[in-house]
Amino acid sequence: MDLSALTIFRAVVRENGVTRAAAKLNRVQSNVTTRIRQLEETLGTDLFIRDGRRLVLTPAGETLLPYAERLLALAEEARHAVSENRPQGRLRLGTMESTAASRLPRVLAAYHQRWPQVTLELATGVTRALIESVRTFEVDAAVMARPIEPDALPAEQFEFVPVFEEELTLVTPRGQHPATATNLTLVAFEHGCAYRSYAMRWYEQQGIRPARVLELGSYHAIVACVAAGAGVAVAPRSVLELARLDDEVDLHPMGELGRVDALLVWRKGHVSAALNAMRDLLVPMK
DNA sequence: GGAAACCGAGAGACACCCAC
DNA sequence: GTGGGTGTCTCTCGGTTTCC
Repeated sequence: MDLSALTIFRAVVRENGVTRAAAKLNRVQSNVTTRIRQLEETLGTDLFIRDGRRLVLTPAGETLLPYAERLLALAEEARHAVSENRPQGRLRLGTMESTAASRLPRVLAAYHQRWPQVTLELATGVTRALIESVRTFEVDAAVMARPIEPDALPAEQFEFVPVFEEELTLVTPRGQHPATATNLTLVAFEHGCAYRSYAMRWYEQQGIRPARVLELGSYHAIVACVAAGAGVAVAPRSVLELARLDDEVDLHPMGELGRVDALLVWRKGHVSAALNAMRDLLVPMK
C-alpha cells in the first residue's frame, strides 16, 4: 500500500468514479482501475462495490478513507517540513464567495508575486461546507465567517486566527425596513451560510420569523432579487460597496450582531510553509 | 447510442542480482 | 563501484462489455 495508490483511491472516492478520477490525476482510466484492484488485492478486501456503472464504497473502503486522508496529509506535511520552510508546492484555499470577491484579490496577487512557485487553488463555498473541506483535507485552509454555533470548530480538530472583521447589513428594497416587512422572504445563500444564520438570529431577536428562504448562489442575483421586491437579504457591506450593488436597495446595519470576524481556519497540525506565508499576509488585515 | 468500467498486449522504467 | 541482464511493475493504447 503506497501513497500513490492511496491518492488514486481518494480521487476515485472524491470524484465518484474512475473516469473522472483519472482525468483529475492525469492518468488513463484503465490505470486507475488497475491500481484500485491492486490495492484491493494488497488489502485482501474489496474497497468498492461495482453496482452497474456506479462505484460504491464498501464498509472496508469507508474504514480506509479517513486513514488515506491522514496518511496523505502527513506525507504532505513531511514534504513541507524538509523543504527548508520555504513556501512551495500547492496551497488549496477555501473561501466564501464574498471574501473571494472583496478581500482576497489583493492578498492573492501579493502572495503570487512573493511566492510564484506556489500553485494557488481557490474553492468557494458556504461556511459549513468550508469547515467540512478543511476537516477532510480537501483544502489546506479556508477563510470563513466565524460560525454562529460556538462548537462548530472544535479545538481538537481545528486551529484558526481572525483575519478581518466584516460588517453585515440587511438589504431591503428602497424605502422598506427589514423589521416591518410582512410575510417576509429571506434571500440568502444555501443552508450552511454563516451570514444567513446571523440574519436569522437578528430576526429572532426582533421576534420575527421569516416565512420562507429564497436560496441563490451569488450576491449579484441576491441583490437583484431584493431590488425587484423579492425579499430581504443579508450581505457584507464591503461586497455591496465594491460591486456597487447598493444603488437600487437600502442597507440597514445589524448592530453588534452584524460585526462578524472572518477566520483563517486549518486542520489542527496541518501546517505548511505555504500556509504560514498566507497567514502572514492575511493577519495584518485584522 | 453513449458513457463508464474492464481487459489484454506491449513498451518503458526501475530495482535487483551478479560478474568484473 | 560500475555495467549488463533479468524480472517486475506501471503505464498507455485499443478494444470489449455493461448499463442507462
